[in-house]
Amino acid sequence: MARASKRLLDIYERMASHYGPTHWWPGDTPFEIAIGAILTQNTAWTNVEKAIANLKRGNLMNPRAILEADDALLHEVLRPSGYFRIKTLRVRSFCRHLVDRYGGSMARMAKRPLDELRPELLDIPGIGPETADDILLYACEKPVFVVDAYTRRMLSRHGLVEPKIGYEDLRAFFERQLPNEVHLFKEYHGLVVWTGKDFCRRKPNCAGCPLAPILKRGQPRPD
DNA sequence: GGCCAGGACACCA
DNA sequence: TGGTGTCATGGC
Repeated sequence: MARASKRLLDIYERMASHYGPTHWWPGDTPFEIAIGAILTQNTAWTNVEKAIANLKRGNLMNPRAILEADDALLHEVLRPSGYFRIKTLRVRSFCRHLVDRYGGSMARMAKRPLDELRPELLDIPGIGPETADDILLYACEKPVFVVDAYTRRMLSRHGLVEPKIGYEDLRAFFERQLPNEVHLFKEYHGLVVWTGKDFCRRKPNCAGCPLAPILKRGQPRPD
């Protein structure tokens, strides 16, 4: 087995034995997962939860209801998640596509092959690489590895990749080195998020981090 | 009271 | 192609 592949699986095992199953992503339905993926762009999940609760309370957690709601209502509902004007546009553009192309059905969308669906999602305004891959992996069960800020930080700290590696290169790195399994990709990303939140955010050291024992000697902790 | 969060996009050199 | 500004709320 290649060295990088072994290292990635070692990192996974350490996080998994520390936390157990994460059952990531939080969300009751594929549609809710997709909306959460858009709302969490550059935003703390605690703020996203409030907006999602607002959507449910207002019976707006379905694509047609969102398309029919007026801007003022969506602004109020999405306000807690920040960037509420731009997120109103982005949530709508996703719903517009879902309704026009798949009759509003996430299940129907998920039947499309990955190599056709990914470029299609990336073509929707407001859906970038990470958001598209969140939707593909967690809402559509496609074997895509999700890269985020925590992933880049973690791997560059461990000396596995350059800190400025691009999104697609880092995604390809994971997908090349790991077995192509949806369950593994889901859990790996969930564990990265949990580890990142617990140990990599606003903390001067990594005390208690399940990955601390394998940090390269002399590797700077904060970036 | 300041800093920052699981990004995406427009604009500019 | 790479760097920078913008979008906004809420927790720490």
